[in-house]
Amino acid sequence: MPTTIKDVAAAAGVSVGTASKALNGLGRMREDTRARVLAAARQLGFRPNPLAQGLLAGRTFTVGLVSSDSFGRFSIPVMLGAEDALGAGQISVFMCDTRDDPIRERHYIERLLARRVEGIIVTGRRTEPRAGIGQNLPVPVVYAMTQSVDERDLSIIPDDRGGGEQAARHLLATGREKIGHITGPERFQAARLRAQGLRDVVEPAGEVLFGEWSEEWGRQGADILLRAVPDVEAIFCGSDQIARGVAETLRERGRRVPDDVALVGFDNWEPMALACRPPLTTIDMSLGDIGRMAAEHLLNVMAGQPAESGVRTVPAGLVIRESTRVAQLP
Amino acid sequence: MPTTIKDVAAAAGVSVGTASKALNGLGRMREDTRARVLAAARQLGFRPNPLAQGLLAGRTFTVGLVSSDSFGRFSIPVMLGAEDALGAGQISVFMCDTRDDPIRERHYIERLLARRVEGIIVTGRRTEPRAGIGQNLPVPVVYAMTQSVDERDLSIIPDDRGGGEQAARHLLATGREKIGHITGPERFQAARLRAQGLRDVVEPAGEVLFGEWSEEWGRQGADILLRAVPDVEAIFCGSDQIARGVAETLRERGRRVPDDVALVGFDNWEPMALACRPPLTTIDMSLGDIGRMAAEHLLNVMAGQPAESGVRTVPAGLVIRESTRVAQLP
DNA sequence: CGGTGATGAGAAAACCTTTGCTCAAACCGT
DNA sequence: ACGGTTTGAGCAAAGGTTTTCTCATCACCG
Repeated sequence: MPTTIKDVAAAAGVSVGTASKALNGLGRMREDTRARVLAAARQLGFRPNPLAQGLLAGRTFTVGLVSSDSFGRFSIPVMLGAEDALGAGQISVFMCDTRDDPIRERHYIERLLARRVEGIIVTGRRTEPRAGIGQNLPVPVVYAMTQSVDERDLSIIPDDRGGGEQAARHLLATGREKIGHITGPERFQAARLRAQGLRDVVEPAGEVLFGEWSEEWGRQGADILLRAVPDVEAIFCGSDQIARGVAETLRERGRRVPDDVALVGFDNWEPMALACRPPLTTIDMSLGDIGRMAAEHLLNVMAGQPAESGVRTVPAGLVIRESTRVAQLP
Repeated sequence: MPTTIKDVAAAAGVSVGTASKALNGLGRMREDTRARVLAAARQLGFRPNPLAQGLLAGRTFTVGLVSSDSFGRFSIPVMLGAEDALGAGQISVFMCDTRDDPIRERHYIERLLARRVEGIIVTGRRTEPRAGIGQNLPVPVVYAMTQSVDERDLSIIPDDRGGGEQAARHLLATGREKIGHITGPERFQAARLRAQGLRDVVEPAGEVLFGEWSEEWGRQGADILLRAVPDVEAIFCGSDQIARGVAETLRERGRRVPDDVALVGFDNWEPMALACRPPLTTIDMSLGDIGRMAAEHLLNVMAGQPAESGVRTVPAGLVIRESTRVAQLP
């Protein structure tokens, strides 16, 4: 059995109340009494029981993290950012994965509430709006890298539109003006917003090609685009995977990257972006920042500030690699 | 404030003790009394406070999961498997990421112990042996997808050698006998064991090529191997990334996969294996099973069984795709 | 009618920690 | 020397739940 404060008090020859005060630096007592208690605690390896502390304080210093993404490629960095911010505040994180199943989700939420978590972060695979986990929950909730359809909730998502803009600006700045766009399914808000960001800056060359989030589609899409716009100077892709497919087709068709056609991806998924030939310039969604921001909001509400609501976007970053190198002068 | 059992008791007009018994189906009482309590509990949305329950029972129903991998590609599936097994037992999981920093790790272990977790799972990026987190901890510890150098600890890792064997057998069974091997750095136990598994079944064609865990190395390695063994019939790769690089070089050199050269990868990392041209036959390390097994061991020890020690391997699986299709008859 | 047993429900202790209150002793000033 | 103040430390309650023990009531039997 772990040592309790009672053991410490007995070893130091004081009452438990005094021991508690000594350990917490409270109350007034002689220095040697305090020292005696501290020494006893150290020697016995005393650790206060957080259950008892939590019971008394009505707090648990825990939050729940619910992922509908099996903690995949997108929610992991979010989770790490959140854990970062929370861990610094001595808050521990309960992890749940819903496997995208509403029943499981409900179940986990119940479990978290039963455990008296002080807040819940919901993360997802993509930023698509989803049904919220409910209003009137006894704790604050924040959606990170996913978006609640209920606008009373707070959702923190990447700035897809701004990311599209940045990609376009970078391509313009490096001297490319005929810019094609190959991206994921149009039903995804992220795909639409990225395309919109591009359009905000420059009229795309040819149709915007909506398809799948896959390399295979990147290969196909590149062929379609090359046929429609043979003199295309750059291609902005909706994901790094698509970009890789595009890069392959370009190489096979004898177009050099970046000399003939420049390429920008999206996600900064390093195993993809770095293995691409050439390494891929891409947009980084700052997922860690999203997680951190979600956690900070939770901490603020837990500290008594009013809950916010609506949708917040986190600026994306541009990661420059070979695929947009400025063409060599002849 | 959440409703307590006291509220329920008051609403039902009984004492808290009676209410507790009614809710837990214990003690003897009139049916209508029990019904009255249950109704009151339901109506008030009563949830027992797990802190109070845990305090009394001396249990917390939590375990800690410590990753030195930033919860990357390998430790995530392990984690999901573990959560699966634990969640079924009403155990919740505290998540910590050490960023591979021993100081942080120490810190997190302390925190978990202070929270009175009932067990700890340590996961890692690769199965390389690492220093344990310490003996004489007050709770059972199990290493999953990583290996403690201390053989008093229990480590659960994939069967790299068996995976190598399976790859080799599959290639032999599909009619390939000249089998080359391109893999990661020799300093990795995983790389050595996979090569050993291959050798257990068939003498490799040419040198075993140790290099990096990257596509780039796969491309280079393939060129080296083709020069050394021009009539190679199959290549077993130490990772799916390497295999992808190999596939690219083969295509560029005019060797068809699988007709001229068959290809087997390792990891079953789906974004890689599926995007490969052609889709990659590969070895799946059953990471989920590793996590599940680790969790089950923890549950057993928590239930009073003696702790085991040593290294356990979990059988790998063969996932068959296009890259090893049997060559068409002429 | 007195005694016995069964039945139903309450009282209280226990888990561990924190904290406000009380109390005794020592010390100060007049 | 005495009243008042400061200092040091203990007591006890609180937090929510479970569990053991006790007690009261009632029916039944002799």
